[in-house]
Amino acid sequence: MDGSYSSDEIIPEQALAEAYGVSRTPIREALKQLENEGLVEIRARVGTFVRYPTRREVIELFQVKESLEGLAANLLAQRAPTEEIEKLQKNVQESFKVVDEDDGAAYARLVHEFHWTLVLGSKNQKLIENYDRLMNQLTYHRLVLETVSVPGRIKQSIHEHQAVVEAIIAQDPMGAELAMRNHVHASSRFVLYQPHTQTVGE
Amino acid sequence: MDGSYSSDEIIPEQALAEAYGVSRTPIREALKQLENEGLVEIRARVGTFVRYPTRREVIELFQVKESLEGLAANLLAQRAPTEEIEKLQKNVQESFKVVDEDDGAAYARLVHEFHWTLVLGSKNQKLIENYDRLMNQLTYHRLVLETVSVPGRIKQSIHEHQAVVEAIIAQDPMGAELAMRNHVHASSRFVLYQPHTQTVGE
DNA sequence: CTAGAGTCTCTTGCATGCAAGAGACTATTG
DNA sequence: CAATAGTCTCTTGCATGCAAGAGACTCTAG
Repeated sequence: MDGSYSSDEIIPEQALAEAYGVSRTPIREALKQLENEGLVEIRARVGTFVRYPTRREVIELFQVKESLEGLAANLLAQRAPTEEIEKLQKNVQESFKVVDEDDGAAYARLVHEFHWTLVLGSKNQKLIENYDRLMNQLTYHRLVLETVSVPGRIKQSIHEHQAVVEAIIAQDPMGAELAMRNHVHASSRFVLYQPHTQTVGE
Repeated sequence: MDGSYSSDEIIPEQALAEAYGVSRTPIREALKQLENEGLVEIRARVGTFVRYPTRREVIELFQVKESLEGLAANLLAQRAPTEEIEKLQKNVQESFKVVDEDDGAAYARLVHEFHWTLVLGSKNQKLIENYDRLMNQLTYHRLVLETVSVPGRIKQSIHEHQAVVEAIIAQDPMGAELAMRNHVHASSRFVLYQPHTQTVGE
């Protein structure tokens, strides 16, 4: 995930085993798990490779993301008022501030916090697990950093966040869900509009 | 999944290895994967056990199921007309027939076919993978068989299926999604209303 | 120079052996 | 009879060795 390996070079079990001071067995178990999550591809008797999602997969993942985050917003609105919601409010205020200061890194961090606060606030562990796996597959942090550069998108994005928070505070589950889905959908359009090097087309 | 092991007896790696004619290593990899999917629990140096979802987890899983199947219905409606939709239509007609004939087993099979046809028809591989994992965790077939015995539920359920199909045919994604979510929500209430031995309370 | 066959190396897949720890069982003591 | 300490067995965790296969490389022939 930190980019140590590119998709055309193999990840040798032996090297990882030596690096972590263990044998190949636990390394193999870990890689098998990563394969199961779709992050690496193990080709039998050839090697293990980093696997980047295709453009098609990114589209699919965003569709599922939209659905899951919509559910999370819905559930959180049902639980209103809670402390997570206060955190979201502060997050939106802070976001407006750092954008005025043109602090891209701080904004990326706040976006990350917003989405995770919302999902964790759903208090649905199964939803959280599914979301976590999904985000790992999206290698999301990379995409976010690419998107923040689109002019005008950031301010719009924060307003969308704000709309979500307002619906949650109003204890309007369906409104919150639709606002969140609208937001994810909009952000996915910007991510997919950008041509990037990592997510190669099918 | 076939009930060979109950939750209080260990699943010995050695026995499985001998049964399948392989060594413990590939058995361990498989069990590790099942643990990752939440189907078994591996307690270090104690043993591996079948893991049934708690009532709380069943509730959470149904919430996610509702969301994912809603998305599937939405996506399928966007693709209308397709052959999957014809299959759903025939499924509903067939369902009415077997219920009149009081054929519970055939109905359970048709329910299974309906939901999977819908999800597969979404043509979203990531959604399909998430749904598959989810259904494995629910050990769904067992729950379905328990629910068909609730009087009056079956006929109602088929009418809900019909409403979903009609919205899909009308190329109304949001209507299809809401109809599907309504159906899953209703069925979850019946499943959760029933006290069962497997899903122990938390 | 090019094409092809053969070999050789490096990879993962699996078998096996040993160690460590959890839990049950037993024996002993009050 | 009950409680406790000790041992013993059975489990998984991990290290290691070997085999099989994929792919690269080289050498030979045209």
